[in-house]
Amino acid sequence: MVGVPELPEVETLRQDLSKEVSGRRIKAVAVANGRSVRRHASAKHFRSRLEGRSIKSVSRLGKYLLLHLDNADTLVVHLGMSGQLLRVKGSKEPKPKHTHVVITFTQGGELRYVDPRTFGEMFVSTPPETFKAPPASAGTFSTSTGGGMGAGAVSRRQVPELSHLGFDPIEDMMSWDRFAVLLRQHKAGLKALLMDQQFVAGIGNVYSDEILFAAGLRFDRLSDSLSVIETRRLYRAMVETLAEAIKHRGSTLADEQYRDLFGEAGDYQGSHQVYDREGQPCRRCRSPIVRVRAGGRSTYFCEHCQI
DNA sequence: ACGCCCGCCTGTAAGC
DNA sequence: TGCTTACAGGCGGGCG
Repeated sequence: MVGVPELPEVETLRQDLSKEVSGRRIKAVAVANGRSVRRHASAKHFRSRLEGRSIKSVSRLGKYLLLHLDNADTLVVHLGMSGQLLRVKGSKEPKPKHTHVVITFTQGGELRYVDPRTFGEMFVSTPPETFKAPPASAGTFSTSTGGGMGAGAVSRRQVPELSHLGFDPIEDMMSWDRFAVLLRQHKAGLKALLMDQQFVAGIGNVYSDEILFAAGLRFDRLSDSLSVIETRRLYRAMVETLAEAIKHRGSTLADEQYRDLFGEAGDYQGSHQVYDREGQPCRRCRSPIVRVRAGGRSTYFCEHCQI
C-alpha cells in the first residue's frame, strides 16, 4: 500500500549517506527527468551547481535531506511519496526504472535518485547573505516555533526554501512547558497537527498514528484540551516512537517502496501497533483496530486504548 | 484568514 | 480473463 519515507526513514538515509558520500567530489550529474529538478530553470543549471563540488556533510530537517557542499550551497533532497536514494559502487549495475538523477563521484561509484511518482525533488539551495556572513556577536535568530538552537535551527537558516518548517522532533529538543504552549497556540486535531510540517517537521501518516497510540490519545482530540500528563505523554511518545523507528532503520511496508541507501528494507513495520492493522487485535487490549478516514487520509487507532 | 480539497503522478489491486 | 477504476499520499496552491 504505502511506503512513504518519513523522519525515521530519512534519518536512516542520512546516517548512511554521512558515511558513504562525505568528502566525495561530484564528477558528473545526469538528469533523465527534469521534473525531479523542477525548481531549477533547467537541468543544465542544476548540473552546473553541483559538478566539481564536494560534499562536506549530511544533515536532515524533517523529511528533507541536506547535503552540504564545499561552497556553502546545499543539495536538498526530498523523497516525496516514492523516492529512493541508492548508493551504487559501479555504474554497470542495471538502472531501475524511473532513475531520474545520477550523481557520479570522482573516486568511482554513484548516487542514484529513483522516484516513480515524481512527487519528490532535488534542488541546490544558496544560503542568504545574512547566513553567509554571520555576525560574530549575536545569535539573535529566531525560528517560527522556537526550538532552541539545534541542528534543525541551523539548517532552517541555511536553506531559505525550508524556512516554513516547524521544529525537528529529534534535533530540536524542548521542554514540556514549551511543547504545551505550542499545542495551545496551534489549536487543531492532534493527528492533523502532528502531520502539519509547519508545526513539527518529519511526521506523516504512518508515524502520526503510531505516536498517538503510544500516547493513548485519539486522532481527533483537540490540541488545547490536553492535561499536563497527556501533554508529557504525547511529547514522550513522539520522541520515543521516532527514536525507536530509527533504531530499526525505518518501516518498509507491503509495497516494499522504502529502501535504504543500499537497497535494504527497514525493520520497524513489525513493531507497528495500529498502522495498516485494521480489524486486527490491539496488541495491548485485543479489541480490533479501527480504520477511519480523517482529513482525507486513512487513520488507524484503538477505540479502547486511545481517548 | 484559515481549513479543506484538488492536482500532481504511477503502481497495485479490487471490481465488473 | 482483461480492462477500467479506485486508491495510496506529501505538498503546494486555490477556493470557499
